[in-house]
Amino acid sequence: MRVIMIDDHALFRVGLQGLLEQRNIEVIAAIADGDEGIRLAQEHKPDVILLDLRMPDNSGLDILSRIREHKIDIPVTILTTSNEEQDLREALNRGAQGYLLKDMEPDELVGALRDIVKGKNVVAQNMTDVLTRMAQGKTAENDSNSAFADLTPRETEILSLLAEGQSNKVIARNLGISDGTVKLHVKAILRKLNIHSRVEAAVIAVEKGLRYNKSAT
Amino acid sequence: MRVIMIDDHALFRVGLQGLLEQRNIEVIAAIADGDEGIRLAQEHKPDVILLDLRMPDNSGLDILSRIREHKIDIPVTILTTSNEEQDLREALNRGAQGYLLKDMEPDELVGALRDIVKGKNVVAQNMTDVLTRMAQGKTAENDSNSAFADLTPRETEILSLLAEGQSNKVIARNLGISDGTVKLHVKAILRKLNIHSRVEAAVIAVEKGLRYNKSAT
DNA sequence: TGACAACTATCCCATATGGGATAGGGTGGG
DNA sequence: CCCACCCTATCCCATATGGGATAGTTGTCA
Repeated sequence: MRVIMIDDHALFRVGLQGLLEQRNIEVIAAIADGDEGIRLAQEHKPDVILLDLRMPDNSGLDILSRIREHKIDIPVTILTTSNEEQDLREALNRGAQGYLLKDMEPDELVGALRDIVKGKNVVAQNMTDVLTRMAQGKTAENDSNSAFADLTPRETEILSLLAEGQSNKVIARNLGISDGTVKLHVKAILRKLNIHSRVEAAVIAVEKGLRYNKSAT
Repeated sequence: MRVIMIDDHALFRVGLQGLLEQRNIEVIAAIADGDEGIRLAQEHKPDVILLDLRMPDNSGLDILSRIREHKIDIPVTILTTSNEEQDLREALNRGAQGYLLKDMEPDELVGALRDIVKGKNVVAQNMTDVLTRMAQGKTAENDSNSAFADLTPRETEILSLLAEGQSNKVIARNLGISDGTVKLHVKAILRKLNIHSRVEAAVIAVEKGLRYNKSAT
């Protein structure tokens, strides 16, 4: 494996370089200048680029953006001390494959680098808390019940069946009531959620994590 | 630290229990029955609940949902062998604080549990690849979404609009085509997904993380 | 060039859905 | 006791949806 390291701390560069080379990783360059790093990356095509975030003139994030602008198809991993959510978010948005912390164990770091070279995304264990919240923010608000607060128990039950794709008639059969009654409940649901179709109701139910309680007895 | 373990593999339960107890973690219960586990959790208020995903009668996900329905405010961590993206996604959506893999080192596991008890979310290092993609909101285009594999680009586009709750007529207007054509596409979608209503299509789209690419092909 | 897939559009028809209105029975609180 | 709320049920009606069929145009690939 061949890497380029961009970091403004000379001491850190030397230390890490030795550490990587002990583990049979070739360090093509270990420098502080981001633009020079980009040039070297284009020239030497390393397997991965290690990038510090906090640097005096150029932020690591800017360098990351420029790497991507140059359409350099080499994985980049951030290697920093920052455990700020915003940094992680920005790094991933700008196309980093890895976000590693400088207090990792050397062998962990090397393992992470190997995974990244294999095409995986790797984020430091200490950041999974933040990452998890990010993932939940993008996919589903799990706090749920607020949106359904006004729904009666029966309406909630019918909404969950509706969200399985069941028609009014099927819901009626499952609950042992007339389909006309189900229709009425559905209309109440639409009114309370301020929407106009069962599809929207189903999507909201799924996104909010409403789950079918098949306590049908 | 006091934990309850719900797992259908007796051998695994015993092994893990011994392992945890060696490390000063009290295992209040180590059982296969999810409902009994919920009851014990209500009674003994452990610091964390360990939950297997793949179990014969009750899926671990169902148990997780029921724990949340009971408003039991105890962190739950999934402890499984599954590295499936869908499992991780569902677990987080249903409110799991942790997603750990059974091949973790014991000390890693214990460390993760301590973090979870402290209120952090922890996801196994091996899953950060998937988690990263989730955080970036990808999930759909990247892994070529098996379920949508046979949909044409136009059909995929229409499905994403459908999943926003739009009617055929609105979709038609948005795409600048006739509503009859939209109907035809929707029918093709239903046929290919082997379902019979647009509600099911919308739910599948949302659950699979299909996001509207308004990049217009 | 010819085959093929995709996108477009149209027709018919049965059923489902959404909106509106009304009303009896049950339950719980003031 | 009466009121409010929930669950049940029914009626009407306009529109949307799902299923089936046919067909012209375009672009691509063999």
